[in-house]
Amino acid sequence: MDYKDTLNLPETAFPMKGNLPQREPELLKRWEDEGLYAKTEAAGADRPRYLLHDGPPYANGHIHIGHALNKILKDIVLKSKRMNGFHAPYVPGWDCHGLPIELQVEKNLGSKKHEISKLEMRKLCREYAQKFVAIQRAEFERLGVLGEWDNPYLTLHSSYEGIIAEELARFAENGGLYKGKKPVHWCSSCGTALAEAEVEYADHVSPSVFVKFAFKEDPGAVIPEIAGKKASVVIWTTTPWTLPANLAVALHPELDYVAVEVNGEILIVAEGLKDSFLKAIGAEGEVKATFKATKLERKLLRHPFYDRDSVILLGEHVTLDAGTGAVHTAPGHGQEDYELGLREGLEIYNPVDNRGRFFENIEFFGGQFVFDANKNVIEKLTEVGALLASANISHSYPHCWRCKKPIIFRATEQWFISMQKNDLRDKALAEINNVNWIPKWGRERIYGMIENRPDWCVSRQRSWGVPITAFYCSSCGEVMADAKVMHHVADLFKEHSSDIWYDWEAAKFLPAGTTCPKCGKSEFEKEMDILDVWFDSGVSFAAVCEHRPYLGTPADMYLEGSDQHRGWFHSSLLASVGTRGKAPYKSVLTHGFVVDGSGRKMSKSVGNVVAPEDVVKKFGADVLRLWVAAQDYRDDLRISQEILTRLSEAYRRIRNTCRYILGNINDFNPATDLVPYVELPEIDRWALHQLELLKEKVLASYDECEFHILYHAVNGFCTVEMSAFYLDILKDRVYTSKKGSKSRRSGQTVMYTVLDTLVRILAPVLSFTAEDVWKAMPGEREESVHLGLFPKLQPEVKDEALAKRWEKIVKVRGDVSKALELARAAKVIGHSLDAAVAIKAEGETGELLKEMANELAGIFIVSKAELTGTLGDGAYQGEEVEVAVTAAPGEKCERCWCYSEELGTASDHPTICPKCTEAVQ
RNA sequence: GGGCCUGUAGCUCAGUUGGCUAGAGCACACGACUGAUAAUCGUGAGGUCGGUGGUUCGAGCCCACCCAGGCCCA
Repeated sequence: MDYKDTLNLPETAFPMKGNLPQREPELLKRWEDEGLYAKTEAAGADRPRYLLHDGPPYANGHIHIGHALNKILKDIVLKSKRMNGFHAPYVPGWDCHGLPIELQVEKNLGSKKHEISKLEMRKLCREYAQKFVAIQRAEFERLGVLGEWDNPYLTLHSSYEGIIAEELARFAENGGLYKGKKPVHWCSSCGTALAEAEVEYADHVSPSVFVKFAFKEDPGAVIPEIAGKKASVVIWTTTPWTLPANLAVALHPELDYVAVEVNGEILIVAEGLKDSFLKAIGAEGEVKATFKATKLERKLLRHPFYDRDSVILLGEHVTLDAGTGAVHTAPGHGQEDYELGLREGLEIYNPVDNRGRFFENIEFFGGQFVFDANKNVIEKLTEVGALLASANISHSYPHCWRCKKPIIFRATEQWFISMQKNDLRDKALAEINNVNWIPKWGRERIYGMIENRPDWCVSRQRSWGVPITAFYCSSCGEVMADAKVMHHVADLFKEHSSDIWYDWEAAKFLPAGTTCPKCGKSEFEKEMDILDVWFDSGVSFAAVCEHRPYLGTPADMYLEGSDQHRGWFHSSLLASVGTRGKAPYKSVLTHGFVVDGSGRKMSKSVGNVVAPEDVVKKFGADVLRLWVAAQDYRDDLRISQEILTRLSEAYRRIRNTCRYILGNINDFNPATDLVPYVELPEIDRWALHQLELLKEKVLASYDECEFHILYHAVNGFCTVEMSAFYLDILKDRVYTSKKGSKSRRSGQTVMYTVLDTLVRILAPVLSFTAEDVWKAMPGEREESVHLGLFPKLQPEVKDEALAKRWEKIVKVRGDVSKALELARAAKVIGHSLDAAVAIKAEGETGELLKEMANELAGIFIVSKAELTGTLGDGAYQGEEVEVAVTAAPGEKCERCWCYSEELGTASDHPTICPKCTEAVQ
């Protein structure tokens, strides 16, 4: 007789292989058909809200692995909050304006770009952005991210654009918005400002000059060694044409400077550059004094050819890389010069027009093109005796990407949001301290940035964005940024989109009878600058959280990559504090960047880019999600074939544990078959104790957003506690006992409980697989695991005394395993059931084993286990006990495969043991 | 060059306020089973805790410097 059919072997339709790349899209389709997200929203109606506000990715190109990481992390947070009893809506968004899209559209247009109007250009940009919104939306959804995908927020929506303009109006209203000057990359040939992305660097030959700036008054008071002598500070520059705009000379506050006597006059340069300087001017000199630059702070020099002063200032940006350690400073022509100028209150002076020519009123050089003026400046320097040396040098220099001509740095009129006005900086810093930064160092990072940043330049000279809704008087040029008018324009944008700015006449935006406050005329022109896109996304708290009635501010969490300390976290903070006086978020979680297997950043040229699409195709989204959960996201996250292979193996282990349990509980009905806790055997209670520990750990790690802890905990639980111990031991009981017997139902009760817990705690991570397991489980339950809740903690199920006893038993089992392995190597046994073990144990361990004597064979999965006082030679000395292994006596029961000396107690079943006989009768 | 951060077995991670021979899972090797079977079980090997100095009775943990890497600036 074949007794196999009398056993309760596992049976399930749940496949061993996930086949995720095919299975997942089926689930997605079902979720969509059933309206799963809407159901989670409905389920949350009466629950407290947890709002994670989505930072908008840029609507350009396909998603990359960093996007996938970010969205999956958000999804894990949101799903865990929902299962924790919160209403957690998720409105995804996209950042749709800005230069990269505009440039791409221009590129696609080719030569036609000059033929189309701004309005047409904007239409193309709009279409371009919407195309990629659709693409990215599909790619995000494929990852299993649940949200309001059919109603996302887009910064190009009319309502959103209107709110952008409205928020700008608020800044105009409170005085935070002002117009000022700032140097930008400027192409004189194209007559336009260039963004960083439009600048190319190439070699260029420039004249380099060493120029003397004589002291206005004898510096002998602070450097007595040179009292009474003619003295100068020497600067070096490769842009002589910027000398007419010179207002200062910068020295490094911590460097040593020397006064060198050359041909009877004193020249001051940095000590570290003295030798190279003397060589460059072909002279010899004698050091008369050495001193710190601080001695000269605020001393006045004379401009070499204009009748004005140039002040000595201290700046950390001064280096010893080249030159003299004294830096010619023209705040209108350089970034560092500008910042120093701002700090020190210098004028942001720019004497150059749109075409790169000096204004007519500039003495000596009026009307000259700056690059042509170089030689005239040098001539002038020679004439006044200020030139020490000049030479041509070739160096890397910025060029216009369009016309390929060298560009200049030139201060132009720009719109700013003041960090000073309304105490924006101080308030923002104070608000930073009210936010929970995860990890903690996020606070230091953003604090340092806000503390030091200059005013926020919000204007851009481009087409694809929301206009700065200001006007200029056509007669006198007076700028008019009137809050009332701006609010009115914002309302018009909400209705008609900001395109109308490019369509309508200025008068149509202005109340009848508007006159210039300065000259009284009534003709106006529109400002044609647009807003920085960081302003667009920065006001999302208003355009999304405040705007949608089911959301609100402040958000509970913003969750983005660590680069957003300077990006979205930053702009959102300033926009919200500047108009609402408070931070838009309660907590900010940042994650690192995805790097390759050896910790290098991904780049196309290196060829180490991992695309989410490829991972999903090869392994499935759940494996990618498991990767997100397994990595400690506070650091950079590594990804490689090996890592993914490891992960998919871990996935298989978790999946198989679920499948095995499903197979064993296919005849189990929790409504009728659950065995009460107090009636469970000890090992079953041990399993529930372990499960309780797992729950504690996992629920805590969800609360702390430390998902990698959870991954390791679940993985370890499936492997160590379940597969290798409890489930292995349980096999005999569930396979060989009578189907409806209490001992079998006990085991099933535990397995069912374990699986019910596992599937819930895994659902936020393995969203697809958990759903499949959920559907395959017996019992009444919600239609989707994503509508279920986390299991409640049940501290009453914990039994520390029991756990302690079993900790010892596990150790003893380890000794037995080792002994069995030796016997196996010696060919005494094959399967552990071939063995009989004799154990000698002392003290407490001995007492414990004695109490459990009847269960030991089952626990060790051997046919016979006995306790003994003496063991012969060759016994294995373990850490806890001594073990002797022999071939089990008797014969192998055909049914349970245990060896028994009592085979065939029933005449109709001659080949099976008494226990099995009872089970089959 | 500056700000913030990271560096523990091949991989992913633990390692409480400094205190046993630095742990786990996976991978690997060997073995067993063939009633979880493209599974499962057992055993084993594998680490100068990035490096160098220092503080200490004692350092993976604290300090300094260096190296490698990441993000953001310049």
